[in-house]
Amino acid sequence: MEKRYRPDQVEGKIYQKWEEKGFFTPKIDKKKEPFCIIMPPPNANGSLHIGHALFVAVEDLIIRYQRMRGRAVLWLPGADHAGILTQVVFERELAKKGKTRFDLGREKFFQACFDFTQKNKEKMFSQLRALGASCDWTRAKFTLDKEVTKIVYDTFYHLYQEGLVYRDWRMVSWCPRCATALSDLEVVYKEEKGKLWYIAYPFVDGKGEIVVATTRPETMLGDTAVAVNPQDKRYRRLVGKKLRLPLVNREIPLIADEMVDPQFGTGAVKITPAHDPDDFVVGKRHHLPFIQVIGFDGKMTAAAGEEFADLPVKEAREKVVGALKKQGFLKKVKSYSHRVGHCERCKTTVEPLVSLQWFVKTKPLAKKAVEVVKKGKIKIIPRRFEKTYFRWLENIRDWCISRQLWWGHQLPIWYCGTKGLSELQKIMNPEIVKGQPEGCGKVFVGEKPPSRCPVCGNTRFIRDPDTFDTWFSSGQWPFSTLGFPKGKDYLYFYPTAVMETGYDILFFWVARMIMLGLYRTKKVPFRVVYLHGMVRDVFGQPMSKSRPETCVDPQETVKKYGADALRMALLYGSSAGNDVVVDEKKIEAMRNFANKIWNASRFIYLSCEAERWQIKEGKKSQEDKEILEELSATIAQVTGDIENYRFGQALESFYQFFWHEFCDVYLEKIKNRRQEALPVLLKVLSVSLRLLHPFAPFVSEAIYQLFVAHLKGKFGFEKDYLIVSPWPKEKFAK
RNA sequence: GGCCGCUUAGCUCAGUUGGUUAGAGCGUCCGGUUUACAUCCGGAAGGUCAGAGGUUCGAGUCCUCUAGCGGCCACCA
Repeated sequence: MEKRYRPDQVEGKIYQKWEEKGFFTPKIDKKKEPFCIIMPPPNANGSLHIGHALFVAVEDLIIRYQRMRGRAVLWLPGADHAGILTQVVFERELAKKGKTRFDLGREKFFQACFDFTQKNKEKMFSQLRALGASCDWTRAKFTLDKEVTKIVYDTFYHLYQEGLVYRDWRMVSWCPRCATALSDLEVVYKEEKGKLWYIAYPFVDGKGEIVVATTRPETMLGDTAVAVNPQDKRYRRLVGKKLRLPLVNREIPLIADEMVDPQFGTGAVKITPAHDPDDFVVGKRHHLPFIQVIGFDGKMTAAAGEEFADLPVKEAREKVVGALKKQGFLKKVKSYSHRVGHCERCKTTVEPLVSLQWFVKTKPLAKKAVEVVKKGKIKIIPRRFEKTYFRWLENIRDWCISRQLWWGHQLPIWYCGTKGLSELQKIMNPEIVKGQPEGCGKVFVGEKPPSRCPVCGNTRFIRDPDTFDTWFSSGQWPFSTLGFPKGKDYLYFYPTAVMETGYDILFFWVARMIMLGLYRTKKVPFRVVYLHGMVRDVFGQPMSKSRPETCVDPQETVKKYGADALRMALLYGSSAGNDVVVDEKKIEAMRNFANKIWNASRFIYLSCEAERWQIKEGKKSQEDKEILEELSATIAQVTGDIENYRFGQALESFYQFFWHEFCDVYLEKIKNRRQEALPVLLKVLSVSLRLLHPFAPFVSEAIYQLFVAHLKGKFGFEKDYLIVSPWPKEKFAK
């Protein structure tokens, strides 16, 4: 045995052995209890960072523990195509070469993204191996795999048949850079310093004016009314009169609507139904015209008037303000701070725009998702997140699932002729419209269109060019990976045991998995949700692939300190739902711990060698009995902590026992009678290695291999490999 | 505006159902290398557990309030 533990010299070999022996691949065995974790598929838009190492540390710990407990354990790995994110990242790469996706065209772009993600996937999988993840590679999945896609399409079909998805003109958040609609969750709001402009709208009859306040003066070009609160005494008698819209000279009515807060601004609100979510509702309620003055490209449209058409929104704003000022309509300007929405992935300011999109009717799905948690069929750890979960689901709005992206699952929807496409879709996808008949526009859902339209007899169908929100497919991950509805894995492993992921995607992912899982399988997708915290760097910033410069590469760390050290550093002194700070000093400390274990083992090993491995049971001394008592207590402690998801505590207990009680005290005491103490030393060691294995799989297995070669079948070295050895029983020492 | 969390040794953080002198890692100080490990060992200093009040035989742990920090959610123009 070397004087120092050298992780780089053993980790690769051990991992290979484990994999070759098939320890990661469970056999479906009716006599065994199944235990399954579906790995949160990392986004294949880059490589893994230290943040991912945390999920590996936690999930692999649970998995290895359950495997040792004798369950049929499946940890299913995968990767996510990550629709919009990958498209944004890949388009950035293209931009560096001065290209856009349109230069490639849809097919080539998709292929290039596919190649890009496959490359990333392989890199990520090798990183997972380096971290020691004992997942079943024979079952690895990608979100765009054929069999996964089929299930995603089937789910959409069922939702459609039951009226739980619909297509409608709605106001959605639109990212002008990505040129796609977004869901509410994909918009991040940032406080921005802006201004509140007070603009006078004169009455048509020349008798006075009404002043409105707005943060977005450029949208006034699309105003079709001014609204006041019906109770507002200042304006009550004026309701119904006509106003003349400055710059545009359009006559617009003064209407009364409850939505107006008389306390804010002047108590009078300009109504732009096409460009503000509230105004959209008011516009519908009062049957106002919708005038779109901002286009999907983020520039003013022809409807904004010759003077403003084609100007980017910001420039249009300045020009409108300038014109208003010049003509005397601008009454006041106040500085004003408010929240502005940005695209989660590319940070561009989003524009609320009306467009034709597909939505999931979420209320009925959410209701059931709330129920299963309330009834305890799914437990969220830590508990406090249940409240957050309920709040979100109880206020949920319909989910826009269509994206005008090229990278992702194309919608399994066919329209009879070109009539089914929106104008926007036609403009964005001229090649699919060219030479096609108009048809009747009837909608068909399925992987293939019918041969003939039953309504109009047309035989030419156009596939909806849009793709699914990436979360629509990952929301089905727990059953789409297992081969729902008839796959053997599905029948055996579903519902899965634990969903381990970060609290940041509780809504994005966990809630959607519960909704879609319940909808499709009529069962909960998992029984426990364990939420880990964010891994932050020394500056307190969370690790994120969108900021690769601040991310620590786990492989570098593994090379330097060993996978075990990194994993233990992430677990030690951490707890569910709380953030973890990556500290190289802590990794170093855990590297030292691994080395400590190695050297204590080395001491025992050398003692055994001195006896030529002929170890005889002897009489136990007082200190022998004490250390065995302490070992016993440690087994209870570690087991209890793992069962209750207190992994940091479990590791601390073990650390305390092994280093301080076993090494510092016991080992020193028996140095003058080590031959006699060998049976106890070996028992403590074999149990300790098993307790340690879920936390530090490599060093524990490496040591185990050294001993089992000589002591097979004795002192707890029963199995050929530690990874499949039984978890120690608490009563062991008694 | 609503909700949630945090505030424990110089630093980074644990502390399950309330129970004896409050813990770890790192750092600091003193001492120690022939004999598993200097990636080590022995010893020490260092905390009125943010503040105030309350419940209790007993509170870092439960309740109320206050302050600072952080996060999430929300259509106030």
